[in-house]
Amino acid sequence: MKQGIKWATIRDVAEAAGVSVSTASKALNGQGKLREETRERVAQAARRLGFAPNPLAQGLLAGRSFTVGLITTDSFGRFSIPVMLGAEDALGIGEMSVFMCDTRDDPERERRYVEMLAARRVDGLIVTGRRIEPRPPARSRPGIPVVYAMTQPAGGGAPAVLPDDEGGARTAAEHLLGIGRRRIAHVAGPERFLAARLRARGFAAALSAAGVEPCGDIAYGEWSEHWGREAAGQLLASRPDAIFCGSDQIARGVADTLRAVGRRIPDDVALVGFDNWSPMTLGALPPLTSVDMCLEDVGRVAAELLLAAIGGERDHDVHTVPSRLAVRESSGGFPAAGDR
Amino acid sequence: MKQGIKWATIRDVAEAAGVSVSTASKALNGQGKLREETRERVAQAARRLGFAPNPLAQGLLAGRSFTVGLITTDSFGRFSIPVMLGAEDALGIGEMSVFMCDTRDDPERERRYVEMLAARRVDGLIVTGRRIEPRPPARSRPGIPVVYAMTQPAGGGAPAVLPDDEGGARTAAEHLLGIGRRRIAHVAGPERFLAARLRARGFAAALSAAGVEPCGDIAYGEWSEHWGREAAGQLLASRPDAIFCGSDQIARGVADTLRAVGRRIPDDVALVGFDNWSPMTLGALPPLTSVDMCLEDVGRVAAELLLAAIGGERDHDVHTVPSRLAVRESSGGFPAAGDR
DNA sequence: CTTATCAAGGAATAGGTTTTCCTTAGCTTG
DNA sequence: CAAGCTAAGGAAAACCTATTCCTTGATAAG
Repeated sequence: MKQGIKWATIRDVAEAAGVSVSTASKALNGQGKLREETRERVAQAARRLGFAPNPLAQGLLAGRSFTVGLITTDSFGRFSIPVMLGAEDALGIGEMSVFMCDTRDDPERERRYVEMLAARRVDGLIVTGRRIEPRPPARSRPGIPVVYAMTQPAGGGAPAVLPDDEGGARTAAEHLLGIGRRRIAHVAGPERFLAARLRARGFAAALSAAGVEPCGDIAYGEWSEHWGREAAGQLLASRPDAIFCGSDQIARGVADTLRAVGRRIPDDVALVGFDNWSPMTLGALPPLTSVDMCLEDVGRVAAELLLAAIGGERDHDVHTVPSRLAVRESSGGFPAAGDR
Repeated sequence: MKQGIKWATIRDVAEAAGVSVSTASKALNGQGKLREETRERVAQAARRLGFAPNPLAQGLLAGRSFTVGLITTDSFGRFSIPVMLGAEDALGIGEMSVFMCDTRDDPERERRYVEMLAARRVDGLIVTGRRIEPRPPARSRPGIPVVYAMTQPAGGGAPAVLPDDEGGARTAAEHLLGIGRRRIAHVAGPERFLAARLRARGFAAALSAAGVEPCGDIAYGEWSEHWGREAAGQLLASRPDAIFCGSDQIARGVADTLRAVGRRIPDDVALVGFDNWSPMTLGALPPLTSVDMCLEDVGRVAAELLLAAIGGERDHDVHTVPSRLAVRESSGGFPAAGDR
């Protein structure tokens, strides 16, 4: 059962370099007082033998494992993935490794994963999900720092990093105002989602700040294309010259209906979506202006917070990562750089 | 720096149970000859102290870590994700943990990841990607088993698990034949992709087996909606009554054009896509019949193969996982179960 | 000349677990 | 009663590294 690969140990290196184990260790880690020539000799031996320190031994000694657990409730879906990539990025290749755990929204699975990760002595946990709503906190062993990304723990007690739904919506609305539209409608997602309400609030705030009345009531519904098609049909009577949608999928549905009744985008109606999900925005006709929540930044910030927490800093705040607007033809912009 | 959580060690358990460390170990692992009463006493002490064996120490001793590395070249995109989930599933929560590594298609990153994973003493590697094309083999330390999923190593030498592009396409074509269509066209992806060529081949084979001529030449292009719209325009002259598309995105483009010129789906033209990517298939108007490559199964099989390889079995074959057809309204089916 | 200082490197220990080998006492068998 | 066996459990080694403390010369200071 014991695997057959024979690794060079530091003992082998020491022997090859004609020094003691402790000297070899010091040479490789830049510690202690050694002659430069000795260091070099050890380094050469290490290189020659392909030596790499055994992280299990290092971890055993250090009392930590230089790993973090990344838990998603979301089956690594559209929202967790960018978060995850950003986090992985910030954690670096050599430094911290990432254990991947997908709870499939099952509390029992989550419990077992958290326990397993604790047993593996992870240095910290990142919990991410699909919804920014407060969720029951992950019950990890006390002492293991946890950071939430794209979600937040009910009752606080741990730092959380959220996208700026409200700010993103405000930016979108300001953009539409900026290109001269005054009859702007908002087709929103389901009202039970905090994200949908925040986006609606940002939208309303921007219009109100400009002294512009929204075109019609805010229409809450679903996140789907189907809802977009339906809502657009209802909206047509009020003759909007711009529609801000709560998601790219909604926006695609809206575009479908507009095209079907002969309204041109963006000339008659400018359109802005939310999520900047490229399969949706780039495939749309015309390509869709959309709010990008910069989820990779969310992940990156979460990872940085986690590293800080592992380093001993205390922080229980909710952090917000600014969104940005990717302007494309559906609101009169040129093709965004980087799109193909 | 040393983390502050104090874990119960087996020494603590032994002390609490009034036995030696070795006895405690044997009791917990069901080894050796011990009185049942002693075993129970140790187990109780362990439970009371919340003892969990330190995997670092276990791994150090066993020379393996009970972890596997999952490498994707694909930023965990649409194709790697399901593969990954299937693999994670097969590896189980308690048994094997998964290190997540995203190379972003950068060979240098891949090299560093593989090295890091080897240093961490992973028991095996799963390499996955976005394209089924043969790729340069991952240069891992000899002795660490590797399984490829959704891709294959040039020159073989390691097992690979691939979706059945050809079979899936055949099934799709047979379905269209089965609902009585005879003028069936195929809008394919880029010819440089092996997957596109295999799908075209499966399509042609099914028609030929039924003695039906394809409607027009196979149109290679891109995977995009844009290409679908364009190709459909060119195709209209030959008046197809069914179109099989190389991807769901292509199919949506095709549907756009068909709708624009007043052809009804599926009454005038039946439509089948490929990938069964729900945001595309379910949002489409009407919902899109599509070939599902069962990528979770690909991942699952890959993980099972890896476990077998870790257990010492040798296997260098290419395995194919059957696809299945999700029938929806675009080819006259009823809404598929499980769709919402 | 003696003592303190310093450079260079070695010995030992800790970290937690599993496994192999050893010890002890009680029992059986002849 | 002696010899051998068994049940039950203990001692120690092994896994590999980093660190703390110690040793050994040599040199500088007094």
